[in-house]
Parts: sequence; C-alpha cells; structure tokens
Amino acid sequence: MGTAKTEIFSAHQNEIARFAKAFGHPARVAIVQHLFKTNSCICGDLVLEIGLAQATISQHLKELKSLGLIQGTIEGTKVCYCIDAKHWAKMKTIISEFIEQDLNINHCC
Amino acid sequence: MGTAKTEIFSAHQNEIARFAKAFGHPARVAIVQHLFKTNSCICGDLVLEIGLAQATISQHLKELKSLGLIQGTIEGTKVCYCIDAKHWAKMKTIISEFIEQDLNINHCC
DNA sequence: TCTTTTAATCGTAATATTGCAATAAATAAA
DNA sequence: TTTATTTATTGCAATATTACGATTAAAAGA
Repeated sequence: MGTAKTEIFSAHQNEIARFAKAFGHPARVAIVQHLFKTNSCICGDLVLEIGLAQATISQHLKELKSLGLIQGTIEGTKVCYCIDAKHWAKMKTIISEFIEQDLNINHCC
Repeated sequence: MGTAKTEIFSAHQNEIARFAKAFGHPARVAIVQHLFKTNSCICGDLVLEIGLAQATISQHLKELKSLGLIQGTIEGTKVCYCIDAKHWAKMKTIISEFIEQDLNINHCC
C-alpha cells in the first residue's frame, strides 16, 4: 500500500494523473510560472525567487524535467532551465481535453 | 517536513496546485471520466467500474467532493454523485489559464 | 593549482497518500 | 422488528512526498 495501483488504469488515465501530479505542488507551479515569465532561467534565480532550499528546488526541477516539461542546459557552472515547448504542448493537449469535457444536458442531482 | 510549505506561495499558486493534485491519481481521473460519461452515478458503480475497494473509492470521492468538483445526493441507501458544474467551470478557468500560457519568442536554450 | 561558484545527489526526518479490512450508520425491504 | 443493502468512517500498514543539511561534482576564475 501507499503505492497507487496504476496497473488497473489505462495508459491515458495514468498519463493525465502524472502530468496533473507535476503541478500538484505550489513550488512546481511557481517554477513553471517563473520560467514562462523570463523564458529562461538559471536555477539559482529560483532559489531566491522561491523561498526553498537549493536541494529542494533541484528536486522539484528534476521532477518537471523527468516529465519533459522543462529542459536544462549547462552553461558553465550554471544550468539554464526553460520550458520544453514540444512536451508542454503535448501535456496541454492531454490535460485540456480532460478538463474541458462537456456535461450532458440532463442532470440527475 | 513532508509538509508542503504552502505559506510561502500565493493563494493562486496554491489553488492551482490543489486542483492539479486532485487529478494526480488515476482513480480520481477515472471517477471524473465516468461521471462525465454517465452524467450521474452511484458509488457502487464506481467500485465495479474501477477495481479498488469500496473504502478506497469512498476516500477518493471525498477528496473530489472537498474541492467541490463533484457533488453527492443521498438517494435511499445509495448516493448519487455527479460533476458540480459551477465548481468544475471555476477549476477549468484556473487550470486552463495556467497551462495555456504562451512562450515568448526568444529562447535561450 | 587552489579557490569559488553553482547545481546535483545522498541521507535522513517528518508528514502525506494510498489501500483495505473491519465496523458503523442509515435507509429499504421483508 | 429483523435483515439486507449501500456508503462513510476508523484504524492501520506500506509507500511516497517534501524538505533540508551535508557532501559531491564540475567548471570558472584567481
């Protein structure tokens, strides 16, 4: 237990959940917002911008990176992070389709 | 630790994260999809539809209900769950605005 | 080379989440 | 009233997540 029973759900359902989970923490929301705002960013910026320890930010960045939502390029001793447009668009399609479902006309309750 | 430091983030960032988190588990994704498909539903249906124990489904329903995304009406010994159109629309606006941000033209990496 | 800067990783503690059996609660049906 | 039927709640175990200090790794600069 403690583990989600992913095997009983469809690949699509799991994919929606994985993307949604990525945004399920305010730090990751803030990171993404900051990357959109500046369109390029070094990690140190984020540590100052957001009030979490460097190790914690690095961990959140790793999660976003593992989903392909952001991408990091090494620039000397710094790492330049930015949104990965291609994967972001894919996520956008999948999540939008899910949340923009229309209700049928007839309600029961 | 183990607790997210919500206090250092804006109300808006926390709200995005809370909604996203609700869809961060495939069971809740499946529940929502089923409610949209049938537009009304009893809990027992969900236990059969999804392969989780009754107690587990009840717990997931509670989480969705606490965010106002779904609503339950008691019908005898059964409970009729459905999407709460008003709150769903609010969530849709908030999440859409977040994921549909546009990238600036200039990329650094 | 030695030091500084920057980010990743490791180790660990605290809390949250997931899942389910058992039980309770509430209504319907016999 | 007694017995289903159905869902919520409780209690617990297992795993995941969050956070951070300490350390490591890698490159830049003195």
